Amino acid sequence: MKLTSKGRYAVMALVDLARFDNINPVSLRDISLRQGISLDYLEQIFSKLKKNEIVKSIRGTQGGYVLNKNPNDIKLTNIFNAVDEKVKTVQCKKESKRGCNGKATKCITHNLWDELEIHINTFFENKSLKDLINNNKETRV
Amino acid sequence: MKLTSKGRYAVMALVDLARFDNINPVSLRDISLRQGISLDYLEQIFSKLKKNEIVKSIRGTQGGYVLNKNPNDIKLTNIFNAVDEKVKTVQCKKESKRGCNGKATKCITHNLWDELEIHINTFFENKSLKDLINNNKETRV
DNA sequence: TCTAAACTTGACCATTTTAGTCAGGTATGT
DNA sequence: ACATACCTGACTAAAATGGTCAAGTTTAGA
Repeated sequence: MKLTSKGRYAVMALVDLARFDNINPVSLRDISLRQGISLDYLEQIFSKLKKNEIVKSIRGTQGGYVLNKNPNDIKLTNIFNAVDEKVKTVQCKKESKRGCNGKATKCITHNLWDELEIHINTFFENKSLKDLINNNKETRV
Repeated sequence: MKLTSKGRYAVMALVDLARFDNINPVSLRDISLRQGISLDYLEQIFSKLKKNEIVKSIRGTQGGYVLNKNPNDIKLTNIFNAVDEKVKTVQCKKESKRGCNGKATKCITHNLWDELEIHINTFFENKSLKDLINNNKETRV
């Protein structure tokens, strides 16, 4: 299971983007400065977000990125999937030598990981970018 | 956030242990054979489980490990904590240069990770070793 | 038209984590 | 005494992480 800085950065950047989106495209440079994330790293992340149609890019001067969907339709699942943060806990099935199938006992914990995965994914599927923006406005005072 | 094989192995081994526990101590060798986990690696894991008073050890011939608590009182949280699988997602606060405090925006996603952490921990706190054993018996046919 | 801002791509890399192995022990039941 | 099983710590190969670096292409605006 992976849930690391890359996913966190992606979310931070997208929330930032959503804030300033309405008027002009937002440049990665601005996001980099505001969020304290390396520009080069942001480029890698946004390249993936673009491939997954979460953002659109506008090239040239005054260019930048724009959300490609309504913030309400961008779920955390989409974001994490885009940047390869897989919420996959079960390492059974894949190889017949290890885990589930290799031994007679038949992976005791298989059901557990399935359940956990569903649990976490549900959380992510129910949280959209819009929720985060609202949440943040409330607590900013 | 970490949730890897070590934690999975720990759970597998403990469920295995709980099954045969009633009669004699269970040797790591047996668990190793049944679950297909390296003996040396199991020893590392059980060393931690012992420090955290989840299992007891009995040395010498016919020795092995025994659960130190009722399976109902061993929660997954306890197991994961014991083997250093920390379900910690927030990397803010720690350094003033990065994340939360470094930038003016004040880490936009802070609340999210807090919430997620609670969500996952709740899942783990409500699942005991006993649940797993029962669950497994049911599905074994 | 020239240029600078901004996206685009891909290679590279240091560090850390993971998932172990190896080599010695020490304790104890038979 | 000796085999079994726990105990301890050092070591390590491979992968993941969190980036950096270099060399572009595109396009708005002066």
